[in-house]
Amino acid sequence: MVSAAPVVGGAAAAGPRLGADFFARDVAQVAPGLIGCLLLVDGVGGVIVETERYQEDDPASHSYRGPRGRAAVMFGPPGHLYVYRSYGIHWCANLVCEPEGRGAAVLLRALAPTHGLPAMRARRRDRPDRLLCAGPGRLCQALGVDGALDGVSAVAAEGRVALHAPAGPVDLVSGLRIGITRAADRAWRFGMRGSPFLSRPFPAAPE
DNA sequence: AATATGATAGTCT
DNA sequence: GACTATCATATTG
Repeated sequence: MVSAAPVVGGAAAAGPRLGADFFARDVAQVAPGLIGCLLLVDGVGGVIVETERYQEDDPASHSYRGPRGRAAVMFGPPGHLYVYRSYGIHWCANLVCEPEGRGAAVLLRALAPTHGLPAMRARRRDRPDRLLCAGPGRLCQALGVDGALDGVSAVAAEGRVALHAPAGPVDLVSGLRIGITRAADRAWRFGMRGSPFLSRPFPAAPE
């Protein structure tokens, strides 16, 4: 028995679950396409408001040097998580894209928190709600994402992780990626226009 | 508001 | 030995 879609933060809640076919496409489509989707880990999460695109011919991508070491997961099945440690301290979560054998993924950079706020506040030590998931490291801390989820499917019928399509249209913006030095001129960062939960605002003027 | 710095570990040169 | 898809805190203007 399915009741009417609940309303969260003024926005209608999620559409159907995303499947492997969603992620098997060109990462150029998936990275902006994830904006507005609902991400849940163990029932805790929110609406994706910021992503970045990484691919095999991209010097800034971990997959640039081939399917070796931790980057091997990026060449695995689409719709799985690639979780790695950043700067020795933080976890960062990606969703693997394109057919198996290709090394592409989307970095999850920020969420608008909607589900399980108390759990997120506890993990984030009572920081302001605006900063619960505003950044790749913060997002993983709030959702309890760590190395145990590396290589795990986000599209399997049963599992800890699920994604749902947006309920309505999404107002997209794009800009330069953040925190990298190589291939820094590619406008492969995507966001939901005007969201207060971005890790950093998108410049008003085109770059 | 902008800039500096330390924490800390895996991967690369 | 250097660098990194980061964050929190401290310092300066």
